Parts: sequence; C-alpha cells; structure tokens
Amino acid sequence: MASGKVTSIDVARKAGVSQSAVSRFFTPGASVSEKMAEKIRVAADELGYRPNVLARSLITGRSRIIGLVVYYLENQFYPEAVEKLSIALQENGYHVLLFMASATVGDVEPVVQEILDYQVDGIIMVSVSVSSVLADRCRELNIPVMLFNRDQPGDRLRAVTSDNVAGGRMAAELLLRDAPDRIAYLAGFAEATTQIDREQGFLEVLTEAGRTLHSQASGNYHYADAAEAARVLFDRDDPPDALFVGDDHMAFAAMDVIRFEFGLRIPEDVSVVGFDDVPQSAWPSFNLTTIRQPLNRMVSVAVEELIAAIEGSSQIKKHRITPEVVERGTTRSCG
Amino acid sequence: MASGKVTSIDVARKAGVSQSAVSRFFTPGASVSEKMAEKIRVAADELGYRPNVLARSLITGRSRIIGLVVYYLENQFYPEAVEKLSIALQENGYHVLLFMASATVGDVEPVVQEILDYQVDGIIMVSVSVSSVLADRCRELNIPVMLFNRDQPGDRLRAVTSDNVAGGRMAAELLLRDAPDRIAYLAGFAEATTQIDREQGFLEVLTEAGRTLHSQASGNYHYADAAEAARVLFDRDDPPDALFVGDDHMAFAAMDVIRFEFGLRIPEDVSVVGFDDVPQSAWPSFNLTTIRQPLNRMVSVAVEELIAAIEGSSQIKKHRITPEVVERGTTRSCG
DNA sequence: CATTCTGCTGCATTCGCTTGCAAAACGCGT
DNA sequence: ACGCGTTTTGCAAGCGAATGCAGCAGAATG
Repeated sequence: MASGKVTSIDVARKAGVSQSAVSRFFTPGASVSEKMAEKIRVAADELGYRPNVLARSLITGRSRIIGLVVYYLENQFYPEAVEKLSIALQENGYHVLLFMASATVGDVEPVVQEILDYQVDGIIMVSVSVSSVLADRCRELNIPVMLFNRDQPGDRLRAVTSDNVAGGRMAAELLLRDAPDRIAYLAGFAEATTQIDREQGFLEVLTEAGRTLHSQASGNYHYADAAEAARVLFDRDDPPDALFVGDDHMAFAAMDVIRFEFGLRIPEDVSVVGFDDVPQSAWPSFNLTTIRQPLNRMVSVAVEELIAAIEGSSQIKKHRITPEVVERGTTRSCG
Repeated sequence: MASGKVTSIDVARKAGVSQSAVSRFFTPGASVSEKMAEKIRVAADELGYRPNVLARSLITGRSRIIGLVVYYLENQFYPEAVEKLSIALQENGYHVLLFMASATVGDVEPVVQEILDYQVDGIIMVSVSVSSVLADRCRELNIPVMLFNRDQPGDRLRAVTSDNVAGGRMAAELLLRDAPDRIAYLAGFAEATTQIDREQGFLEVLTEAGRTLHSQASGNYHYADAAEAARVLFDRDDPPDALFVGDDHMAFAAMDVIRFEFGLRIPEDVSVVGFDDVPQSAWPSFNLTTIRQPLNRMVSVAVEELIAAIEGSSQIKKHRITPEVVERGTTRSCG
C-alpha cells in the first residue's frame, strides 16, 4: 500500500494518535492501552510501516549491529563459523556487519575503524588480532570485543578458543599409538596463538614420551603454503611416517601432496592428524582423523558472552573449550 | 585521547569553529578553507573524532549498507562469492550486512524485512529468490535488488548469473567426447533457474547428438542429498559411464560415492563433469573437470550494476556471463 | 459526589549530523 | 578606497524515533 518511506508520524496521523504513541507501540517495554494499540496496528499495517532502525539507534545508542571481522573464507572452518555466528546473533536480534580483513592485507586497523563508525554494539574478530591502540579505543567507547578462535596476550580482551594445548596433546597421543619412527609437524601461521598452543601441547607429549620431532615446516594456514611445506617435509630419503597438521585445511593439502606427488599411502606409510574437523574431513576422499573444535559450543559461548558484555557488564574472561578426538581413516590403530 | 563518544560539536568547540564547518570538513564535496581545515583536522585528531555514520545516514537517506542474503555457506562457491562481493563493496565504500536465510528455513521474507529496517541502499541475494510482494516493496522504497547466481522469472529484478544454458551445453560436449554409453545427470534443486538452465543446455546437446539420458536424480545442491542420489544412479547393473553433476559441491559427493562405495574408477569407468570450479576442484584428490563460473566477473558486474542502480537510476537488466570449460582429470579425452 | 491513585497519552526535547540560506569575508579590477 | 562577484561560514531547520515530564481520564475509595 505504501509508497516511499513511511514514518511514525504518518502512522500517528492515520491512527489519530500522537507520534510517541506509535513509538511506544513498537517498543517492547512500553505501556499502551489495548484500544490504542489496535488503532496503531491497523494504521501501521495499512501503510506498511516499520520503524527505522537507524533513527532508533541514534537515540538509544544501541544499533544491534555486531561487527564481524574475518580474514578469509577459503578455509571451510571460517564459513562455518561465520554462518553459525550469524545465525546465533540473528536469533538474538542482532545483525552482522561483515568485514573481510584480507582486503587491506595485514592491516586490520582501518577496517576496525570503519566498523566503529557504524556504532556497532560489539565486535567479533575471527582469527584476527587487534592492535592495542584499537583495543583501547574500543574500551573507551565501551564496545566489547570478542576474539574467536584466536587469542592474544593480555587480559583486556574476551576470547573464545578451544583448548589448543590439550588439542595438541591429543594429536600427539593419537600419532604415538601408531608407533611411528619419524614424527613431523606441519605448523600454522607462526604468530597465531592457535599455532603456538597446538605446537606446545604436541611437543609436550612427545617430550614426555622421550621422543623428538623429526622435522617441521610451516604452512601459514594456507593450502598452497601447506602443500609447499609438505613437499619440503617429504622430499628426503627418510620422510616422516607420522604427521600432525595445524588444521584440516592444510591437512588436505598435505594429503594431496603425500598421495599424489610422493605416492605414499595414508595411513599405511604415514599417519596424518588434522585439527578443526571441518565438514570435508568426513568426506571419504579424506576421511581425516582430526581434533574437533566444538564449533557449536564455541559459537554459543561467544555470542552469549558478547551479548552479556553489551547488555550488562560482564567480566572479561578467556573461554577455552575442550576439543575432542575424531578418529577416522588417516591413523592406523584404533582405541 | 578521547573518552566516550566524541561528536562534531566537541570538535567544533575545540577548533573554535561552527559545527557545520566540521561537518563540511568531513563531507567530500564541500568547500572549506585551508586554514579552517587545518584547525579542524588538529582538533579531530586530538579528540579521535569520527563521524557517526548512522546519524549521517538518517539525514542523507543513504546508509552505504548493502544487505547480503545467502542461503548457506557449506558449498564453497558461496563463501568465495561472499568474500569477493564483500571486498568489492568495501572498495567502493559500501558495507555488508550479512543475513543467513537458512536460519528461517524456507522463508526469506522476514529476513528481507529486517534488512529493509536497516535502510540498506541495496540488496544482493545470492542464490536466493524473493517473493513478488517483497520485490514490490523494494521497488516502492526504491531499493535495488540484485540476484546473484540465480535468476527468477520476470523483468523487474536485476540479475547476474552465468549463461547456464551454454554451460550445460559445454558439459554435454565434454562428456560426449568420451564416447559414453550411458549418460546420467545429477540435478540441483529443481526450482532453481541454474538447475533448469543447465539441464536444458545439457539435454539440448544430447538431443542434437541423437542421444538420450540414461538416468537422472536430484541432489538439491546438497552434499548428503547428492551422495544419496549418486547411490540411486549407480546401484544397478548398468551404471552410468558419464555423469554431469549440477555443481562441484555435489560432484564431490558423487565422486566419493562412485569411488569409495562402488569401487569405480574416474575417469576410466565413469567420466564426471561438474559446474562452478570452486577451489577444491583443482585439488589433486578431485582434479575435477568442470564448467567454470567466472566469479570475478560476476562479482564485478553485480557490484557495478548495483551501485549504478543506487546512484543514478540504471536500467534493469539481466547479465549472463559466459562460463568456461576447465578440463582436468575426470574426463578422458583431451581437446 | 469528592478525592486519591494509577496508568495512558501527548508535548517537547534529544540523538549527531547534513544542508539551504543568508550574511560575512575575500579577491581583485579600476 | 570602492564595488561587484565569488567563496566561506554560521545559523537553524530538519532526518525519524525514544523518552522524561506533566496533564488527563478513569477506577477505586471514602
């Protein structure tokens, strides 16, 4: 019925009430008599009126927008995280303003600035770290920041990760069961806490077992880099016979190289363990034994905590969710 | 330096100028003398001032927000599209409000309503269709809608797709070169124009060659459904020896079933052709011959057209980008 | 019937910024 | 120094909705 923008004043006029009445009708907590509510309902329907969220935000100081920063979406873990985070936020009446950090490679600052310009109520950074300057700025503006799947030193930022040290330990235990001779590690991006923690846990167990690492290389959490790293690891007379890869995405690259370039069999010649448990890991082509990050829990904790931080003030806390072993076909022994 | 919100009035006070001067300084086209600009620059820097985009939107009627609706992100084609669309829009000074349509399964209406509440300047629907009621509403509000990788009947909505009929033809030609006896088709979601067009092109060529389809099943563009469909297609005495799958994502499912459940070799026993050319198709594990959707071009056309529609009024037009054959290892003959 | 209390309602202000308008400042030719 | 045209500048009126406050009606009470 409506043509062009319809404002609360139009509805008020049509319903024969004041603009504030219309506003109150659309404000959950407000008190409006049934008679008046009905008139407004009718008029609003007829005109196709919906409150302008931007105008509302201006005066309430709450936009119900969450800035979501993600580095890239190539690794399937991220689309899955983005999807679930979006849905969880949508269910809570929040909406997601999406920012790709890769556009401004290596420099998240301007991106975060732009986010702040939109008066977001909170920010979720997926596997992206934030400079202390910006973190301070967010604190001044009282905008909570949630790091997702990546932590950073200091106790001023909330974070939800899995317990990567524990996960690294699980991976080591899994590989040791296959009684390997030469254990290798294909690392992620060196500065990421996920990488650091997974490596730490992994090495702890090896050390406890009196073992040392046969070889190591970094794939930066990228497919191409990981493939190259795998070539380095396997292009020698005594290639590894057990490999822990920092995440599933890189594990696919490594498996492709191991099988199709070196003609080795998995798990007969080399056992492989990944990290994340992305959907593809369950596909028969990979059938990858991996350490599952409990994404659903991570998402719900992240969203709950962020909303708590926005609505009341909650304590800043680091959440570490315990990962789980998922045994599939790239390791030999069972149980 | 700043604490809490800083407004243009604070800056004006500090710089000893009027609030409108500050506003003009931050408005690209406006005229401000160098002397004044300098004072404002200093004051703004010192206070850490940034204009409130929401307030600006309220008065200009332009939010520089684009609503991006996507159904799911499981199929790697979508994350890639979302990533590239986001980046392209960011580069043009627009920002992406992301909505997952899967949250409200089968019902995009409320989602689009919420988008409209945010006064978006435009909407991109990735593989999602929109009811005519809503389309009308968007037109009334003068908000252009761009359908991406999915068209729908009628000439009131802009759309960017690849030429799926041509793509279907290419797939057929590719498979016919392998001189197959039994040609099958694993279809996508029946109502999607992508599905309809690809099937049409594919069948056209078969008909022209005097061939008919051996069998057919639908995978709804989902991995699990596609795997099930593949089981139906291959669980018989005379399974297909050539298979066109509606997209790469389903092709992976089909290949997994063909290889690991039926023990058939690809391409020796059965040739497979997919559609999209997602990154994984190039991975050695799949090495899939496929029809590439030229995503970069699709994205740039979609973004350019949408922005043109927002800024001036451009004609509503359907854009069909010609796809390309990518020959890899799941078909036998070359050239 | 007068009085008090409660619950609605409308008025007017406010959020932070843009922008039309008119006044002020400037440039410069004579 | 004067006049005229051209920037610059400030004033003030919005954009659309939320909300404190005061007024008002109606219910409940004496």
